[in-house]
Amino acid sequence: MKESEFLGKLYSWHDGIERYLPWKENADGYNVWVSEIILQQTRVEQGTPYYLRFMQKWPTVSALAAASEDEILKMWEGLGYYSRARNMHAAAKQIVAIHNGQFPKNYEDILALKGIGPYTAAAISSFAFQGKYAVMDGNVMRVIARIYGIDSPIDKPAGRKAIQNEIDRLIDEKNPGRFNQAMMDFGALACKSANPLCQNCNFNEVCIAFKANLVDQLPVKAGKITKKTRYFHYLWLQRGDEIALKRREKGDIWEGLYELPLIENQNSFLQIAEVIQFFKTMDSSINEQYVISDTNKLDRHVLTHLYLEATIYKIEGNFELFTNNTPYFFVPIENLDNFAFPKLLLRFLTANGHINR
DNA sequence: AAAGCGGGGTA
DNA sequence: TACCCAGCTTT
Repeated sequence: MKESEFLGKLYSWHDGIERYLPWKENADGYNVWVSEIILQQTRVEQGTPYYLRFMQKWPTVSALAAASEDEILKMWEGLGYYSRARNMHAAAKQIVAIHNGQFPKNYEDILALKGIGPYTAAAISSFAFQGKYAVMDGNVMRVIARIYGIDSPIDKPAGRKAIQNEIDRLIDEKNPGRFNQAMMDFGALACKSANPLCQNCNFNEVCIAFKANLVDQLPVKAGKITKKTRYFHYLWLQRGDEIALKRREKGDIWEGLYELPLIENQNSFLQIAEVIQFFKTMDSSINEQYVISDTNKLDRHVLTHLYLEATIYKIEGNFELFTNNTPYFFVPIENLDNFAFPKLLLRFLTANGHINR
């Protein structure tokens, strides 16, 4: 299929659809950047409210760079893949330091920013600066794999290269932004992963997958994820109207978010002896006057590569042992809303009235 | 090249 | 359940 034929079919479809995307109203570098980071592995419907709140709070790169990481993570709370927020913060500082606070226009400069890979660099370059770079996201890979019958796995370099070769040939050099937007809209709204709209599709006479009845078998993915189960036992340590918190460290899920004191083991249930042992690591003089007064088993939480089974154990007492030389600190329950929590804990806190939301 | 990293929607 | 979503970074 010639480029002109492809573009004709694509645009004649795209001209008929309307999709309101707030970041298109004023598609400058900062605008598009924030939206693209938020939308990485995230549906437009899920990310849009976050985008609006982000732009409201931090309208410029400089404002974002001046924010604290805690503030940014709080704004990101519930959206997942929190490294995106940390990397965006780092990139904002890069832009202030290297580019004088002005979002870079050059593709290589954009690609050099933290958290920006080939997709995001192409998206920002084309949408904000008319750069001639074709985007390759999940939508585009699906569209091209089907129309051109590419069965090389798209989660491997060879498959990616095959897709890239096609879109590099097809891209509309007169309007790369329009081309990229139309490709993604087409994948999201017509050439969908499940139940694609093949009957009325402009491409159905040339689409190899459709003609060979292979639409539901393309694209091919090789990778398979095996999920393990982890068991989290959270201690609701209450001292008067305060509870203990800690910040999650680097090297595990939810880096930079806050949580309750945590005991992790291989069991669904926690023995009292394990709690006592945990306390003794904080202060060997601790006696055994503290008892679990209540337990609350949470719903199984699902992440990309693991299942999480969590239980909250409520323990009240005068926990002075946690005041010195530990990662834990006490905060008034009424101030919990100031901290960013994983969704797992956010649900618990909200359901029990500790956070008003 | 493969693994790690969230959470929600859908069939 | 399993798969997918405007992917990137680290190992």
